[in-house]
Amino acid sequence: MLAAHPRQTVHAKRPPAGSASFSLDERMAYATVRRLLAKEHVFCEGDDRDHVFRVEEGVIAVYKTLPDGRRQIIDFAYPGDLIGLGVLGEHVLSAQATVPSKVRCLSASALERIAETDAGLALKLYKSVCQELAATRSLLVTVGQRSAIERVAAFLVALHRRTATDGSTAVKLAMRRSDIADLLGLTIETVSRTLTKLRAMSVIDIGQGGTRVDLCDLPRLTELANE
Amino acid sequence: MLAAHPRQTVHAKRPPAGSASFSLDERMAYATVRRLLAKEHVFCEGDDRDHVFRVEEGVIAVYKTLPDGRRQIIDFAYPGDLIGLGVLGEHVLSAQATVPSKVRCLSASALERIAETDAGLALKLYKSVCQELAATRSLLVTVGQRSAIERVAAFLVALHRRTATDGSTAVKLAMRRSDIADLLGLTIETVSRTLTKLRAMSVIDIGQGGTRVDLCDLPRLTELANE
DNA sequence: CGGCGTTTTGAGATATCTCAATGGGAGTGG
DNA sequence: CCACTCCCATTGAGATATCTCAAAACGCCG
Repeated sequence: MLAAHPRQTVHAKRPPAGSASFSLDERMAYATVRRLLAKEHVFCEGDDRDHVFRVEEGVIAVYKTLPDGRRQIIDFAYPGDLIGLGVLGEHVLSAQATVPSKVRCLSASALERIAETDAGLALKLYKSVCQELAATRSLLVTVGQRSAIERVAAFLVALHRRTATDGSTAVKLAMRRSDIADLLGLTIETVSRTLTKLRAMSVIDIGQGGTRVDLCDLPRLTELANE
Repeated sequence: MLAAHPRQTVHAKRPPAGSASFSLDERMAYATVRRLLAKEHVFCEGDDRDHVFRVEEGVIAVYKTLPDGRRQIIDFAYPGDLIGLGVLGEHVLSAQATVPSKVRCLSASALERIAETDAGLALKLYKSVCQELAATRSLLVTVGQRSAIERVAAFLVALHRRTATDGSTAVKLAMRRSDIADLLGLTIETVSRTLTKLRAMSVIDIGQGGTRVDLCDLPRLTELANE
């Protein structure tokens, strides 16, 4: 399960010496950026956890695989999201770009070292993990309790909340059906059938080769999601 | 969904003035203890989040309900676990004792105030939330990808890891079948059937009116759980 | 234009759910 | 001390949502 990591990195300006007093955001400006092709891994289960990443462009699927190959996507990380936080030792999850993406690499050890003395940064990391926890819980409820149509509706609504630009009702599905299936605990076929069912109900409209979805009837879709 | 909270509290020694410099553990010693009957709530969705609780005795089920009553248990909290962390504003989850229990009540605002200046405490809270995140992810994988028998096996193995005293292979199910069902995204009947199936396979043995399970063949059970 | 990866659609198989009845244990009151 | 009740767990039989396997359609890139 260990993938090669061709590191097409781009080095930005080096941070000045004594940078330990810089804030997280300030440090970001000096971090290394890494470009990823679709399906390329940011890290794999078992890798040493030496970096934390911030998504700059694209979408990163964070997932866990069972020994027999089944896979559960834990989260899709969008620009601005941090991944690789909240783990000690080696990675227990893998992270893979679903479309060409860019991530900013931050040294985990440096981050930790600073957090030990900088309560502000520690609190920032804390809140970031809390947000992640809330999102994971929400997904757990979806996967554990909802029907296929409710799961897909909930996914679309959540995606809209996270990525909607101003008042647009459209969302871009920047991942394959198999990724959505592995997030929702369904099969590809069920996801596909459910999307066409929603279209038949005139709740959504599908365009651009299935990658763009217009949530025509967002209120009804939200209702279908059961909250 | 707002339950009455008969607060049968026991006040311990008051903390000395200027307690802001005390550690989390030291503060615990001065906190209020609350006794709970089986099914009594620690807090409900929508309640103000003014306390964080540490379980002292018993088991607390942390859960979320959908509008139509379906319920997903997020976690069973055992003695030593903190609940109510990582939330801002009001509670989005409910917490209920599955058996008679005791919790220690800690002021959330005091904790936050201290964490702002005390990096050590902030880091402690951070690690606690990280642990919770890891547990929730693991449950998500179970619920999203595993079959009924795998889910029940995984639940028993996890319970054993968490509560096993020395080399004992027995675990106590300190909750009803409906609680296990709502944790695993199954029905009561499926949980029951699966347990009897595991017994028929001689992987477990059930005693004491179904509340005590002996994991006779722990290796095989672990294998059945798929990791 | 051909080939490849992906999505959609179909039809049959099945794991789990639903509904319903039975059984067991703990507590209560006669 | 027994009978009664209540709650929970178990078991059964039939219903169904989702999965599996298979084929066809689509879109993209060389």
